Amino acid sequence: MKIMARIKDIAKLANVSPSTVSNVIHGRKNKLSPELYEKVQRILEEEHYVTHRGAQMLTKQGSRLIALILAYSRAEEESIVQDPFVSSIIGAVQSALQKEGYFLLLYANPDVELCTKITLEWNVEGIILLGAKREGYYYLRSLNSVPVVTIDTIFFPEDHSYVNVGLEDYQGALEMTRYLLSKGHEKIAFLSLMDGMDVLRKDAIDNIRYQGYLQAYEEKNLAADRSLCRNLSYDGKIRQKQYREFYQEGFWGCTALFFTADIMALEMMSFCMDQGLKVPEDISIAGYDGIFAAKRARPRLCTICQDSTEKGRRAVTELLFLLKEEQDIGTCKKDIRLPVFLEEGSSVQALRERQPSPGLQLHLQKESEHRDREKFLEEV
Amino acid sequence: MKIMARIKDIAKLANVSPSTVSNVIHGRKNKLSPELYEKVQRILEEEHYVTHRGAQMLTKQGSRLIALILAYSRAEEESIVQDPFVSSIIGAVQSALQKEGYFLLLYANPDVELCTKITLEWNVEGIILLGAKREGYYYLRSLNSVPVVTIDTIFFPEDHSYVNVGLEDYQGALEMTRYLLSKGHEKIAFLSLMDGMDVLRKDAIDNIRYQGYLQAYEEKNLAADRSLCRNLSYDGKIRQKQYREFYQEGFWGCTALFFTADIMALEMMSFCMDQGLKVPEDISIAGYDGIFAAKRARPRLCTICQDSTEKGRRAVTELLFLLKEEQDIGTCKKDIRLPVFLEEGSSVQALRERQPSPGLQLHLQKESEHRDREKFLEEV
DNA sequence: TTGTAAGCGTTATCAG
DNA sequence: CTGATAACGCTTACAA
Repeated sequence: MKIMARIKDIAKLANVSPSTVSNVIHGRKNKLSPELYEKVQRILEEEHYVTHRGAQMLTKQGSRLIALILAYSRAEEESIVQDPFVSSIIGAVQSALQKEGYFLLLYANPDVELCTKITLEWNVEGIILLGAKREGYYYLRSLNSVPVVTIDTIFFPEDHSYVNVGLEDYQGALEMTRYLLSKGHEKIAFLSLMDGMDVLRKDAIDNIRYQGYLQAYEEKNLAADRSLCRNLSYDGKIRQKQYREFYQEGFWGCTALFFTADIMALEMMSFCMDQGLKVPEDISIAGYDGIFAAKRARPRLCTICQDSTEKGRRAVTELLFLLKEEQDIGTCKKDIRLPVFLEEGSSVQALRERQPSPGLQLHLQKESEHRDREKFLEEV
Repeated sequence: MKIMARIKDIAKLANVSPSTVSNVIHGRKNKLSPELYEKVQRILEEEHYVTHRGAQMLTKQGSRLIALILAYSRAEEESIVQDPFVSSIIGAVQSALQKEGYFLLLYANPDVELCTKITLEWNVEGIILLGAKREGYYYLRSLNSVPVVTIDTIFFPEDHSYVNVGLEDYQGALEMTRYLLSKGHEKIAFLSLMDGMDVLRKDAIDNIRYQGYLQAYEEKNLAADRSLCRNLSYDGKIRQKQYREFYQEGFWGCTALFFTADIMALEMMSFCMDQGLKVPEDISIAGYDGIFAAKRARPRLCTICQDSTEKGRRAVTELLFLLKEEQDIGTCKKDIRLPVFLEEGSSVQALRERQPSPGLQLHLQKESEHRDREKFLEEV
């Protein structure tokens, strides 16, 4: 390691005391004569002086460090950061923090205890917590009292003292289902992405979306068929098998598929095309998220768009607010829901214009012969 | 801030001295009796003791911090992290570092001086530098002597003392061009993505790829038309205009388009489809990168696949090697080139099977009438 | 086997 | 306006 000039060295070079140098570093012009200030300033630059953040952390200055914690249950995988949302949030957070003179410590681990430990070790001044469950959030809060802003955590009505940034998930699913129903589809499959958990788990985002889906049926005085709902695996290979099975089951007789993530919708779309089916002639497909690939796909994917960059920006804004106002986070209860909007796409077609190909019709026959969906469900 | 138990506090609780506690923390069992060790260990856990990284940085222990610096010239934009490569590299780096007990400081800024300052302030033990030019690398090295591994930096033959992780860029472009030529295409446009810079800039990746493109022609004893080469803008909106112009120019009479990034290839593909053209019947399109959207698109994009996660992993491996071996980086010159492979896709078709649609033919006529490509080029 | 003390670099307080 | 000094928390060499 190259020898670095420290305050003491600068002080010697300038024939002043360390505290004078410190005053110059902090721009306290009123504390010394302009000439001296200039001189010290010059030497500081000449010597490429940089502050030692470790030493600074030891004083009351604080660390200027913000932790971005990815606590997804699948956070141990490298791929988590590649998720388009996660990465756009990282980008937005990094950029917003830098403007305010903060630094970003990135840590991904499903173990909240470990994450908490890291935030304590590094004396971070604030935390943005991504993909955690409410229990995880409360655990973190119980040990670390710095401001925390969560993204996409589901809280319960009885919860208090949290700041969460999320989406109008309910509204989005409601609108999409309304839209599909308005196009004449009545058998709409609801397909979510969750690690083996039940879609009905109360604190899962996809459950909120499912409620929106049900609500849309209710509004039309239709009975939603609750068996038209399924969780797909996070594992891409398993998912591929699941698409095939679902296809072989004739899509359970559904005319439209509503996926809670564009990734799945696109995968299914290309799977269908590979099987010789036509989208939307044979089957209508809708997604959720509005990722790049969805806009580029042809037929263009009909989806619910969210602005995930805005999520990151907003999280930082809220965190900085807590930091600056020194507001007691214990008294806040803020559930920010960013708007989403439906983007039409030719992957969805009105039912009356539908022209199923012979291939699909064969499958539909098969399905009515088999009726062995129970077996299929068991396999999962 | 909640009051945290420090070594001194633990020492008091256990009726031992601070150094004894420190010995326990560092697992130096031989330094004290097993009973005492157990006892201190227990109290440590009870009090949720965590080390203070700032204080530790002040000792010779080092910071355990690795900086991942994104020094792309467009790094001030939030979107940089969203780039599928960048984000998969971040993911891989984060995950690999964590396993080794290092922490990740993420910093994105086109200003290398600033980046250098950050690495010095935080006393990072190593640096992974992404998207920097060689000058930037050498500037960083001149001020910070910790190990640095670059990713995707282009060095010159006369350069020395660097460790760089890159791709077989030349080979990839060579193979793709060979492939397109083997399919009978002779007029192949080469379309790169660079911020207004000349594709011929010696230290640009796309220039390396361009050399591969030229080489493929040479191998076939064909004269490559050097005017069939163009840089597109990083700005998505401008790019959209450029696609339109290029289309209106009848693709300069090319039958195949080779883009140096899948993003562009996909954008062009959907643009064509929106104009009523058929891919590959009217025009063959090839990309570079092998991103998710490319695999999902139909027709599937023919592209050169790279494993960007492996890039990140490899960068960490190399960095850890430098760190552990305490090898003098001044003596290394390592240019690691990860393999790429061509993935066929139906977006490319043999020329003889080509069936241009009337729409395209009209455009081709237009083009031969106008011959005003110079004007077009000026506009850029 | 255990304890003491110096040192790391910065900042804030207080005295000159 | 300037300078000495203590404090932050940890590590390690050395003394007991």
